[in-house]
Amino acid sequence: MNAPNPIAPLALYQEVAERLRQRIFAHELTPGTWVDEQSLAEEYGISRTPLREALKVLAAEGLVTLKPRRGCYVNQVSETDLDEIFDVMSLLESEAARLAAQHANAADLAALEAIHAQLEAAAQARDINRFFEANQAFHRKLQDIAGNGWLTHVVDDLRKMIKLSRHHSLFGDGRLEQSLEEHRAIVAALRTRDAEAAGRLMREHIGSGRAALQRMAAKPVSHAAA
Amino acid sequence: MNAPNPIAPLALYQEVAERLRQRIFAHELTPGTWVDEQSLAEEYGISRTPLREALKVLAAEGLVTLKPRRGCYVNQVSETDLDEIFDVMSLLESEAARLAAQHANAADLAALEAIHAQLEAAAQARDINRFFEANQAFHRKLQDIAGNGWLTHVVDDLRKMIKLSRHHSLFGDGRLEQSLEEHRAIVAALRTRDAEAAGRLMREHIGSGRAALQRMAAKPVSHAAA
DNA sequence: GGCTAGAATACTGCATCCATAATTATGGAT
DNA sequence: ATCCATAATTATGGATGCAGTATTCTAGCC
Repeated sequence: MNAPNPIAPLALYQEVAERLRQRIFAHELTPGTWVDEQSLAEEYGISRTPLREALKVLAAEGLVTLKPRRGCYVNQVSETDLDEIFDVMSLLESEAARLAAQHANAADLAALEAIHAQLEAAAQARDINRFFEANQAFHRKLQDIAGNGWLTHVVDDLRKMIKLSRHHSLFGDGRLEQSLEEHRAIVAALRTRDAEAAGRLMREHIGSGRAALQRMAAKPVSHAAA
Repeated sequence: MNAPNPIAPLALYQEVAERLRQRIFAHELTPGTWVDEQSLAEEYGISRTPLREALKVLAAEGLVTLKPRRGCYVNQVSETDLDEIFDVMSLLESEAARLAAQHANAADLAALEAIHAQLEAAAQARDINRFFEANQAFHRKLQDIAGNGWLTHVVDDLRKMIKLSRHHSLFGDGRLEQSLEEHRAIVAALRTRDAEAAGRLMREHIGSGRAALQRMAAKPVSHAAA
């Protein structure tokens, strides 16, 4: 779906937008900070024009705020924002799980379980980054099986906002194991074609994800060290 | 929420984006057509720079497609797109209705009924445009009562896509009356604080909206005349 | 000594310009 | 007459330049 179109030369402003997104998600550009157009353009070796176009796009996506005549600032995501976003995510993802339970064929389930296996492996190796990636892949595949492209699109947009919040990098305490267990339960529900259970389990999964994030927010900031 | 910030001088590219949106929604720029940057810039009396920035934003919103080195084209929305979008809308709006039923206070209900009164008036006058506006206001107010800003945001985005499809201008046959009746039922459910009923009724309301649009799509194109 | 007013600086926003790629038109060959 | 190759035109994408405004630094005043 998000395969880089081979015949798409891909515009410069998109390239720049993607790089900025990554830097924002990596919190290299931290929320609240000012984005210096000149130095960034210089750093990328481009003029300000495509950079500014990229910033307009990011603003439309909600990642940054463009204050007229005052510059560009990386957005903050408040706890109430997260509450609202997770509520919507819960709704959408659980629906996706329901649909997936109805639509999944053998190949779909196999693919999903393959991803889940990667997830288990990453968890065992305690490789947070790989776990994070595989987790995204799992949910993306589930959306894919559900078959509603616009639902996927909306979920992706919301996920960006969650990635904006710091804390995302860390699944503290026993969150990894809990998450795995929840995924297993979801896959089991898909296997038995129990749409209702799949939806309910996904709702709970998203809910416990929110709870984990909340615990992180409560803690004093001690991220960084492994 | 969308109140034009009085201290926001509002950038030119935003102004342009808004005008283009209106022209797209009014189908003055019809789906599939090429957007000529030069003539548009000339028409607005501006340079291509802010215009191009606006187009980037519209592209991010999904209203147009930017084919690199090939120009900008107004997007088409297929029937399957509409199916998917309406499914998601149904999910979100019904949730909003549920939430609204729980959160609404007397003032909220009064405001909602005031809007509904405008809706009735517009219907009686058979003023399609005013009906359309009031209808939007009704749903927006309901979102407002629900209190989840991000849910509102997502719904707004999706509504743009629906507005992209032609047909929207028309509530054929007895659709106006049917829509009014459905709204009345929803308001009644809010009054009795019956969240489940509100959700169910909204789901049905969105569903019949989709059905009406489908009937339009089936008809040969005879829009335009009043 | 702190505060206010004014000047200098810096950055944003828009316009203009140029290079490159795509499209169209034209001419020749089969 | 049709098809293909090549040239001319046109539009997009990026760079640069310039005006206007916000910010900051400095100097004067209370």
